[in-house]
Amino acid sequence: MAGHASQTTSTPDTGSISTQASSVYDRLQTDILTGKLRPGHKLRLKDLIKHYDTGNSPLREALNRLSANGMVVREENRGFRVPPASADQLGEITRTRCWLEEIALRESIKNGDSDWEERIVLAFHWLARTAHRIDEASKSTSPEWEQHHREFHLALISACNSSILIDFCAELHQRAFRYRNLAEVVEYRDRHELEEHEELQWAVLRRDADKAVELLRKHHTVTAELLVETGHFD
Amino acid sequence: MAGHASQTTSTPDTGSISTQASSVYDRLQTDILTGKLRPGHKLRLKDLIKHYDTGNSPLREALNRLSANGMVVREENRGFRVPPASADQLGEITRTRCWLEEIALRESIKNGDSDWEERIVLAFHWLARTAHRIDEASKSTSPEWEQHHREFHLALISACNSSILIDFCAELHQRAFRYRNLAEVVEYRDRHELEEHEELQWAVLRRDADKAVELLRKHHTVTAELLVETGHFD
DNA sequence: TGTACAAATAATATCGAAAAAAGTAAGATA
DNA sequence: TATCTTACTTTTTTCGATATTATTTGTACA
Repeated sequence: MAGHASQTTSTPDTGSISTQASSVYDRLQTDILTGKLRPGHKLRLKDLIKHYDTGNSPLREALNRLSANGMVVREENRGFRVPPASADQLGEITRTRCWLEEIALRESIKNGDSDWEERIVLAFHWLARTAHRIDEASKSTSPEWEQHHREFHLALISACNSSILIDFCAELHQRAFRYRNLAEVVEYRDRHELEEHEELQWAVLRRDADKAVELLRKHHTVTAELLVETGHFD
Repeated sequence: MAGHASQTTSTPDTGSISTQASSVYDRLQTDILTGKLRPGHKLRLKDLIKHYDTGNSPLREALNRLSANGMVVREENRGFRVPPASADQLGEITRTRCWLEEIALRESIKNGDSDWEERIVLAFHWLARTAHRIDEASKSTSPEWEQHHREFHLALISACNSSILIDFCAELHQRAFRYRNLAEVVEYRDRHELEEHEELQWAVLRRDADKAVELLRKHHTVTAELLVETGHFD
């Protein structure tokens, strides 16, 4: 009698999707990161309300959260839009990412205990498993692969002793992820991503910080260059 | 009815008084950073609406923005509260700050042009000017001094070629600022902050990266240690 | 033809109240 | 006395509507 809202919570025991605002937040974020919502696109409240089937307030709260993270751009009295994209911006993201992850990785290699090593081994295991199941072409667009990829990179730096730094790196990873999707690169040429990650894993477990950092930098910069060459943003 | 000059804005050309949400955002942020709102304090919407004399929606938007930055803690269906504070957390902030500002400073010293140098000289000038006008005791609590202090530190790293990294540093500066206020340290003992900044300025302009980084690290860690010794958070 | 101004239109920001959820306290049962 | 249930209160979240602000369109005038 009380529950006329059926679509939201099918599993009511543990608050899976508790508030509407968070639900819209997640969906909006996904659509922006995957490139479904194109850079520069004007986010009209009316349209979004219809498309995400929600109310004014939750939508607005979601947009405000996203704007604080730079995931959408907010202009006072002028609404919201999807942030623009450019090769320059990708360059800045990549550069910053290399700096921050170098620190986080070196610190992790210095401080990491056996739990940390286990996390890395496991994360790589899942990455490899997923990569083998999925054909090369759709690898980059598979949400499953992307999640394992993300978790592998986070595992590497998870012993750096600064959750703040980890958060920053995660944010940069997200932004880079968006560019990967925007570029819509179909063929990954003769690049063997899994092997790159494997090499990286070994260097880290060997505690060879210099080698690991070198591999990580190359991993990021090569990806960025490939995207700039092949794809066109904005 | 068409008269655009109404009650709110006396200068209607550029939206000076932007939106109510932004106004509340600023005031809330100030009250949290200055310690007027204590760590762990429950932020009840009703009370805030009365205290800040605003409506439901703008307040809620402000809180959502703040929560995305970690400036307030959000728990689903359970409202908002001021983030807790601890010596550990301050340690993490300080550690991370040293890492990030080292990079940003080294890059700035490497790339900085004459404009960058000018920005530093000017920023220090204002810092010194303000410091001399204000008595030592109230220095740390003066909003004016704090602004110049902030701008000086940002000027140092402003040529690092990554606005993202600058934003991260600014966020860390804010968080550290909160701890300075929470500790309520009255006497700054025999510490001469202005001289520390001056030394730092010279090292940077001399392009002595190693020395500059050393001074910066010391600046941050000494401050943090002083706060942990003297003040008690939570 | 171009510019300034004013009304019309569209979009955003805000308000007040209803709905949903969480928290609290009293009463029943063992 | 301890624990569980149930009704009640507080608080958060959401909706529908209104007020405010920006943008576009149309019209008079130079």
